[in-house]
Order: sequence, then C-alpha cells, then structure tokens
Amino acid sequence: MALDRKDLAILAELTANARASHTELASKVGMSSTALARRQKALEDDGYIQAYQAALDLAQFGLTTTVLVRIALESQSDEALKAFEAEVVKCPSVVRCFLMSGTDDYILIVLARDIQDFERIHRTELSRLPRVARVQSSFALREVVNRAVPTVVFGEAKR
Amino acid sequence: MALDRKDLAILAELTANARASHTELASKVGMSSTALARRQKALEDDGYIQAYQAALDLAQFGLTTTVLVRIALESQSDEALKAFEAEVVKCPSVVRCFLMSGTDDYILIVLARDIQDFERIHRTELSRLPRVARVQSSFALREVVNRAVPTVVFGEAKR
DNA sequence: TCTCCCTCGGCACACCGACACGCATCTTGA
DNA sequence: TCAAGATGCGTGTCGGTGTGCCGAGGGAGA
Repeated sequence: MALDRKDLAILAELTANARASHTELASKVGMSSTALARRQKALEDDGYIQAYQAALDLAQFGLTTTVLVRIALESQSDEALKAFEAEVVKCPSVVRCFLMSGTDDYILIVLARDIQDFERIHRTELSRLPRVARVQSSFALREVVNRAVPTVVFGEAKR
Repeated sequence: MALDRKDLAILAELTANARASHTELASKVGMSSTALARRQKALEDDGYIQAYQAALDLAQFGLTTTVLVRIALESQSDEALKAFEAEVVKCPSVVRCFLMSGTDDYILIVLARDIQDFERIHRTELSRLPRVARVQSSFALREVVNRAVPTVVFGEAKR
C-alpha cells in the first residue's frame, strides 16, 4: 500500500495534534470530513498509526537530566543477554535500551532528576543488573533535536 | 503543585490512549466525568501535558534500522557548536541529538531503512555537517526498551 | 469543641458538535 | 470507453462536553 501526500499530511497533523476532530483535520488537509474519516480509519487499520498518546513535559516532573549509559556484559552468551534484558525492562528510570553492535553491548537512556538522583539510580537500579562487566555513563548537557518521527517520513510523496 | 494518585492515573491513561473521552477516562480512573474534566484541564494548563500526538509505527514506513552516531568536533568553541547545531536540526533522518559531556561532543540517533540507506544518509546528511572531526556509528541490533515516559513518574503518589 | 469556609466531587440537563450513512459526481487507470 | 474506487454534500442520530447546583469532607480559627 502506497501513501499519497494527503495521507502524509494527515499523519503529520495527527502527530502534532492527535485530538483534532475530523472536521478540523479536514480543513487543514484540504478535503471533506467524510474522505478524511475514511483515510484516517484506513491508516489506523493498516497499522501506520500505532496509538494516540499524551506527551508529558518531563521537566515538569523534575526529570531534567538525561544520561546515556554504556554497558558491557561479562559474556555475550544467549543466557547472559536474556538475564540482563529481563532485569533491565524492570528498571523504572530506563526509557530506552538498545542491544548494540560493536564493543558496547547495550546502550541505555536514563532519565534522572539531577546528578545526585542519578547516583541513586546507579546504585539501586543499574548496579543490580546481572552479568554486567562495565558501566560507563555520559551526561547530556543539552537536547538539540528531539523528534518522535523523522521529517523524512512526511517528505516521500508517492502520488 | 503536587499530583495525587488520581492525577497520575489520568496521565497514565492518557499516555496510553490520548483520544479517550471524559466519560471513558472517568470510568477507568473511578470518578465522575465532571471531576475528571476539571483535573484534565488543570493538567493541561499547568503544562504537565505538552501535546497529544499520534505514534506512528516506523517499521511500517520501512525505518527498521536505528543507528547511534558519535560525533566529535574540531573545536568546542561556541561558534563551532552553533554552526553544527544549526545544520544538524535540518537533517531529516536525525530524530535525536544530544550535546554530551565527555570525549564525544554529540550523540545522534538516526533512523534508516537499512544499512545501505544509512550509507546514503551518512553521505548526504552527516558528512555535510560542519566542523566535524570524527564520526563513529554503531548499529542497534534490537530495541529492548522503548518508553515515552519512565515508569517512575507514575509511581510517586503524593496524596 | 464548635463553626465557618473553602475546595473538591457528583448529579442533571441542555446545547453543540462530531460521526456515520446514503447517494450523486468525479477521477483514475486499464 | 468503461469500470471501480475515491470524493463531496446533506442529513439524522448519537454522544460528549460544559454549566449550575448541591452535598461532603477537611482544615483553620475562635
């Protein structure tokens, strides 16, 4: 299934304002609400839209510190990976975890209130992860780009 | 302003389903739609909720490859940072960019269709960034955790 | 301890808008 | 040229949303 530029316009609008009504979206995209409703439903049914979610301002919750954590395991055996991953999903401060190629086995993105709070997280969450050989943390000083969707998605018009 | 557990329940519901109506949310959280509407509006006005956005399934768009790119600049002068950042925000395949402490100056998260596509991105987007001394890429083999909000947020009940 | 006040929650109602249908028209592709 | 899918308009029904009012609970002050 190919998406035309109207579909992409709908998706772009919905990524910016997921609560917009059919009428509202229709006027923005430039079509009738009937056609828009049909296309939106098709986009949902075909799985292009996974969910509609509220974006919280994490700074309001005091989570102003982003830390990138590089982790190397003692062994890359399947059992060690499984044991590590089963525990890392339970860490409440971890928002992302990638299994990586290269020297580092995993890269985590951790959100903390401040540096002292990260020390606590390091002690109560990270240091308890199994099979870890080495942990290396880098602090993000500033977030230059933060997009949910790469702009390249909205640029590929097919029709 | 302190949030009680009902506020957190509302936020948790909205991060899972942002299009839920007042009536729907009210029954889930266990209160009347009137009270819920008041609280939801307060959460929006106080900035806890930044936006409502549709989450796209990027795999449906063929973006299955995540790459972490470490970039070191030739110099850390204010002018070099500004020049680099002004260009990196224009890269359509970059979804995140952090200014980092430590040896690497910037860390980017790039989405690509596959490895060949990343080669193209490297050539057309990354290698054109100004003042870059060194670029080092690591491929994510798998995404173990991907949360928009750390679960720790919904755990801190105040009242 | 009593009382006052303030805040929050719940109920009822009315209004407004969204949503889903049917049908005619148009465009696209073969 | 024809057929099939997409579009747009109109309409009716349904549901959500917002408001006003009342009651309950808790805190403060006398």
